[in-house]
Amino acid sequence: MTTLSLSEQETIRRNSLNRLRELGYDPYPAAEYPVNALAAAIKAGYSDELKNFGDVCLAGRMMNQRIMGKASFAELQDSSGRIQLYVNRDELCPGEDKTLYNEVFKKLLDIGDIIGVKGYVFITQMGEISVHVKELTLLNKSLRPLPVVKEKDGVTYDAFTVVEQRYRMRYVDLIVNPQIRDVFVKRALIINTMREIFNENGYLEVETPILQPIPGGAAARPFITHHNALDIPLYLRIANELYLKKLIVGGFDGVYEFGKDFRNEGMDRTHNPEFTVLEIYVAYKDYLWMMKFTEQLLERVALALHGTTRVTLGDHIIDFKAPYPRVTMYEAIKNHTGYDIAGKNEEELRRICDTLNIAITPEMGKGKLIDQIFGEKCEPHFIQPTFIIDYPVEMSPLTKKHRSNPNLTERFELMVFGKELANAYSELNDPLDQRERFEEQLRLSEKGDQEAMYIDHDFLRALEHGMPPTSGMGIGIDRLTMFMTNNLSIQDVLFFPQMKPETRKQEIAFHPEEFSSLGIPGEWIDVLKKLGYTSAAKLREVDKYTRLHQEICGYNKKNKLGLPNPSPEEVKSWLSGQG
RNA sequence: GACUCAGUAGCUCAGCAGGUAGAGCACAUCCCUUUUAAGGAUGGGGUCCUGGGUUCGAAUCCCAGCUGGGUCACCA
Repeated sequence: MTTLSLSEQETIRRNSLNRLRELGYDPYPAAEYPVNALAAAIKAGYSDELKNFGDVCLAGRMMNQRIMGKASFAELQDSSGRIQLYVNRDELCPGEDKTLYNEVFKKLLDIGDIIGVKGYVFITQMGEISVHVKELTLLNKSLRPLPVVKEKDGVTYDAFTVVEQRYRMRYVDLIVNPQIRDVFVKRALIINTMREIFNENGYLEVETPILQPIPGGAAARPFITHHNALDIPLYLRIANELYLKKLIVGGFDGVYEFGKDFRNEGMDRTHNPEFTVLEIYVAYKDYLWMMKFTEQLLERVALALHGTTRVTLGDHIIDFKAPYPRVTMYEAIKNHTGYDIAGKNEEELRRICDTLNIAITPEMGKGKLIDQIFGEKCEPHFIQPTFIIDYPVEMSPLTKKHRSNPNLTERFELMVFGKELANAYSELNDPLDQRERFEEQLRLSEKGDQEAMYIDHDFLRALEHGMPPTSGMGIGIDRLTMFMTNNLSIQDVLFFPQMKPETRKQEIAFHPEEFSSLGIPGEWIDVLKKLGYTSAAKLREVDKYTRLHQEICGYNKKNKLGLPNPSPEEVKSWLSGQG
């Protein structure tokens, strides 16, 4: 195996690995390691009077090493945080053989190695709670150097910051940037809190298909795949809605699902092709009930995370304290544009859009036009949680018509920080009305709207069996996590955001014997390799031997190799293979 | 998709009227023998993103591409 493609530090670590094996230390031991303490618990609970933690065993990654002769300090980082280790040569190695300290600990261990230690807790002269190490075990040798991030008095030095690297190598990001871990701990807490509330109410957590023959429940462009055995196209779901409503038809009073949806659309700082959504459907409720439920849900999530309903987000403080103001869509548009769009037809709406300088396209129907006005002129204004209610029927093909106005639907979206956070309605359960709405979608599709919904005949059949009056609601979990953790980019709340595939430089096989058989001396083979002549075939592509001669002599000089230069004739003979 | 900024050592970055690639940390060797981001000394380490072009000479200037960030557009 050639190690030429490795960096110096990687080579050194591999050499250390081999040396450890020679000395009889298994760099990758199989046995369980009996951890009985965490760094954070020790730091929080140690008392110098009690001398507790007298026999601890902990494991983690060594993040720093300060060797001072026969006594050294190191930092151990486990899942809870960091703690200092004190390692003394004669205590680690009570007998004559000091190899474990002198060679293994001081030389063969590196930053990033995973070790286990046993010992007792004490406080150093500098006043730092530390573990006095009596036993040290290597649990995993790390072969790549870790970015070394240092921190003092809240100032971070040499941070690992390159965003691309952080997303592509999230494992490294998590090791060296501990605050990143918090975001994901909070993300889990958000989901757990919501689940707790749903379960308290007796709603059932369910799972519905991700692979769907018809991608329904939303207006979006799907990913398409193919099932070989059935020989049919299948779509990755864009929403859970229709399947969950079929379960309400089936007799459940409340069902919810945390699931991934997939949309084949643009990617930016607020959109990832796959994202997590919570959808919940509750029978015998309406959208008014759902508004109350939603505001209580969010209030409780904020309290669980922050102990307060007030959450910092960018330059704002968002207060999730219920209740939230309710503004109808028409009011919102009237307030922010001056136009009352109630009762306006498509042509009139187009003129309003033109006046307001809103970009529109011919295939946009009435619903899309109104959505466009709202999105452009109103949405950004709703920073504090606000329910926008009563959407035009054209925008909401799965929503029940408003009880007091047939042109509107019983729908709300919750706006926070100028963005949609939740979307809910009194679900349409009139199967004949639903059929007409689907047919209207079909007309939009024929007009060129690529996001118009497909007709789902099984869903219609289910509705024909009868669905109780139901309210449903969806929340984007990624977006909620962004809002609750003060991150403005979705990539910061996903462990592995979608990225373009990394192009790997391919490792080139190198066969020195190809060159020696041409009569090329060993010292020049290395030079040729460095210059990019990685095979005899590449060497044959050289048209002028004089050029190659100059190249290798130049390399010799530049790198001060001190080799006696070959004559041009010798180089010529290499190329002709006559050497 | 458009515009814009960036890509140099393991990490963070400097270098750019075109003239031998630099610093700090990390790494190695030695000294020190209880340190607090950093004890001291010495040293090794680079396809300056890739490919073309201009030039005697390109990390630097020009063109194209790749990757990423930002803004905008598109998008429940």
